[in-house]
Amino acid sequence: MARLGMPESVYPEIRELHLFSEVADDQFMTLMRGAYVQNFPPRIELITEGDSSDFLHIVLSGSVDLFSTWNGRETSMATVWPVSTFILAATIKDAPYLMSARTLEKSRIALVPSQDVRIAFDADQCFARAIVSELAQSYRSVIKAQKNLKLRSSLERLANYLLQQQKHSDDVTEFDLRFEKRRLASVLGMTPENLSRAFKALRPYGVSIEGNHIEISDLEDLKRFAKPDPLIDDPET
Amino acid sequence: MARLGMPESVYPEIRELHLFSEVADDQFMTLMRGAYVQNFPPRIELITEGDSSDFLHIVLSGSVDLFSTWNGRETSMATVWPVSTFILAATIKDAPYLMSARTLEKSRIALVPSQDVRIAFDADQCFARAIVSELAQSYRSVIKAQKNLKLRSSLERLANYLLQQQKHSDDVTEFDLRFEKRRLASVLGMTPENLSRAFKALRPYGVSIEGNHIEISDLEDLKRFAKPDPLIDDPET
DNA sequence: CGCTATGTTGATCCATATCAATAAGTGTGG
DNA sequence: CCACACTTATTGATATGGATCAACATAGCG
Repeated sequence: MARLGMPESVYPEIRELHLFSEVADDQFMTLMRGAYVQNFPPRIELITEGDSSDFLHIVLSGSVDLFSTWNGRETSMATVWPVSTFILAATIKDAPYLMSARTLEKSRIALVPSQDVRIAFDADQCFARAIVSELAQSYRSVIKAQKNLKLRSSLERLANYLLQQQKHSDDVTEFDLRFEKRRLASVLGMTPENLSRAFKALRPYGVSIEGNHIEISDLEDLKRFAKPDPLIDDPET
Repeated sequence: MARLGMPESVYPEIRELHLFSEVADDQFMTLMRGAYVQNFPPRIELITEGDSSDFLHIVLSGSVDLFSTWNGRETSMATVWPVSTFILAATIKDAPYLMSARTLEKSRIALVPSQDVRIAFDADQCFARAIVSELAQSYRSVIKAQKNLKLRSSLERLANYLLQQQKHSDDVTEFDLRFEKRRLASVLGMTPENLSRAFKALRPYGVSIEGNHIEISDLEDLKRFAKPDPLIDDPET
């Protein structure tokens, strides 16, 4: 968990994020100079819900699980892949985190002091615009997630999840699950046991699974069952 | 459904919204001149999910139900009370609405062309800052709603809803439900039948209901069951 | 006053959670 | 490199939260 200043080598990848791509050079440098990079082993809790938001986090490599707890229960809310930021809203509002975060694997995380972000936001119109765009995007993502939860059964959620993953893969018919089933179950709002059975229940629609390798023999058949909807499933819209 | 230009009499109430309070005078006047006000009867569908976002909506009086549908099912996502805006994220991103909206009662709605909002956003830093704050707030609200859905049973959601409502009322022990049970059920993610039974199930914790009038005899007892959490239930945090 | 939508209650069904046992990985230290 | 421990995945049995269906009561409204 070595703590380093921000090496210049990571500037370009951060610069490529929509959030920073249009920021004025001097603002960007100021932000980067105040920031630093840390390497974390797997399963390290980076932040805890309720804590005050001291840093905007940027995942440079690895992956991060955002989760929440209540009354002894826990649920996965989202997964953050490189290169993207998380807990922007808390940073902006200077409010406590609503979610906890832990590394899923060995990960490199950039930490930008929240105060610097708020200062840059006031100073740079382009940055402000980028933040608005990012927040609006995030908001819409959560609304879609909520529609998914309230309007669909767990089997329907799984079917649509598989269709969505398939879209991102090169191959039309097969791909690998991006994370362990235990977490997938939590993300989809079900128990691991129920997920296991849900995979079997999708067999009549041409879904077969072995380990974390998925094969979809008849995409149209699965679609007829899943009824994917861009207003729930498409990340872009 | 009379269609009028924006009467100057409503400027002050709109001006008081966080979203507009800091906007420069000339920007504000430009926004208002392009806007207009409509009076709607109850149960009129104002916007439909999937449509393009031509106007930012502001509820001046009455109330509006935001809901979504999929595969013949429908669910209430949120309720908008005066004076506040809705579908800001779609307006900003110039993306299709993710939710539909209908009036619950006779309502006055101000409509500000989305393009004007986007122009004002670019021209006025204060407005941009206000939009960011509003979006961050909205984002956090939906995250809380999602935690509520994924971490709690329907009975627990109802109990916490009642505690939240009680906070807003003057009286410690009794208050009226703010909308019909049918919708409350949908908001809480359950059926009307289940809600009916849930109210009864809360009787052992001192909750009694008659019509839409609620009495809570022992707040502490109910709290012990509901386990309210500021990171789920408080609108402010 | 009667119509229509809402709310309640009961009976039943279904989806999903829980509990338990086993199997299969996965990583660790000897 | 293997044995052990520990976590994850699967499967079966069962329990339960919540939905559905149906009947009836009730309340608002034209």
